[in-house]
Amino acid sequence: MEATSTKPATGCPVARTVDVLGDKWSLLIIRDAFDGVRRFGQFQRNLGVAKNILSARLRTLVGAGVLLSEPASDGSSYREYVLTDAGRELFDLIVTLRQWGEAHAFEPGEEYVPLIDGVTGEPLAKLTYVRPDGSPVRADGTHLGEPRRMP
Amino acid sequence: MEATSTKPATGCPVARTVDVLGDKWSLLIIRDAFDGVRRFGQFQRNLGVAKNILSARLRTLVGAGVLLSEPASDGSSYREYVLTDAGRELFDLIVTLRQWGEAHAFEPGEEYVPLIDGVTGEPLAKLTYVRPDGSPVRADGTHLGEPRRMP
DNA sequence: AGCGGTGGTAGTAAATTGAAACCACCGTGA
DNA sequence: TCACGGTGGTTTCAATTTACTACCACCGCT
Repeated sequence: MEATSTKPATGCPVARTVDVLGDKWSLLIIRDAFDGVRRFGQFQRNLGVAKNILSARLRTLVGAGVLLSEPASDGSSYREYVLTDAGRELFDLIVTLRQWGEAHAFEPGEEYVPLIDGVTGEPLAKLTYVRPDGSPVRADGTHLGEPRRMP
Repeated sequence: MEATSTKPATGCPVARTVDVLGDKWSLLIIRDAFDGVRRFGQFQRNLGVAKNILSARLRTLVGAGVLLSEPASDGSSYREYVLTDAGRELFDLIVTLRQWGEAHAFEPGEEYVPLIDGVTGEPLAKLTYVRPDGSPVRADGTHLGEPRRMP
């Protein structure tokens, strides 16, 4: 998909992430993976995406370390795609997309599919981001810093 | 961009969000907007995107209620694009993209641009999502529910 | 051996993107 | 006042990507 030299190598973590999964299908694949989808055909029917595109996306996601292509699971010698540790850390991203959509992409009275919180049994409440000490973070309390080296 | 009838109207909030801003440029535009970018040319130079594409994306984002096209701000009778309330609520999304990128899209020792937490003066720590009562949420503690109506 | 389901690839048409040219308007300075 | 550079676009056209439709190989079953 790209040669090894064609990257300006952005330095902005947002851009890096967007480069890997900043497209419609990749995000929906991740969503489905969290919902338990593992098999090629399952993704394909579920998303209605062309098979070659799905094939390409899965390969990209595997290459990016988000998915892992495992040889089996239910006996049949077929392949299946499961989230890696890095992939499972995208849960926050999917939840964020979901919560914004719930708040801003529906009309009142419209039907939607909620995510149920296993603890309460109710649709997941509006979540907030907090620091390790429990204090919430607000947009206007942050700003870009000087470039640093990754530890 | 689309006729009013071409929508299967997904019901999945993730898909709804992805439909609006599930593409590279839209996400980077939002990121820049949070960094204080307001003007067309500023976005254009900053992102290196073609002007017609930028124009189209800005129009889509304005149409989706994420950005607002205001007539002025610094005196000059030029236009500028600012985040709406709905747009400002995408802060969590940008932060999530950023944090995943920081954790998984850099080699050790590589340079990156951190987001500074105004409270601590240090790079923003790894954030966690918590319920209104302060308890954290985990991926395997949730599952899809039956369709419901928006209140 | 035949048959249906799964997991793809190949070929081609349609849509999207990207680069460059063009253009109107604003503000400044001579 | 009127030329000139900067801003904020639109238009045009080529190149890339996506989507759709075959097609194919393999597996498991009868």
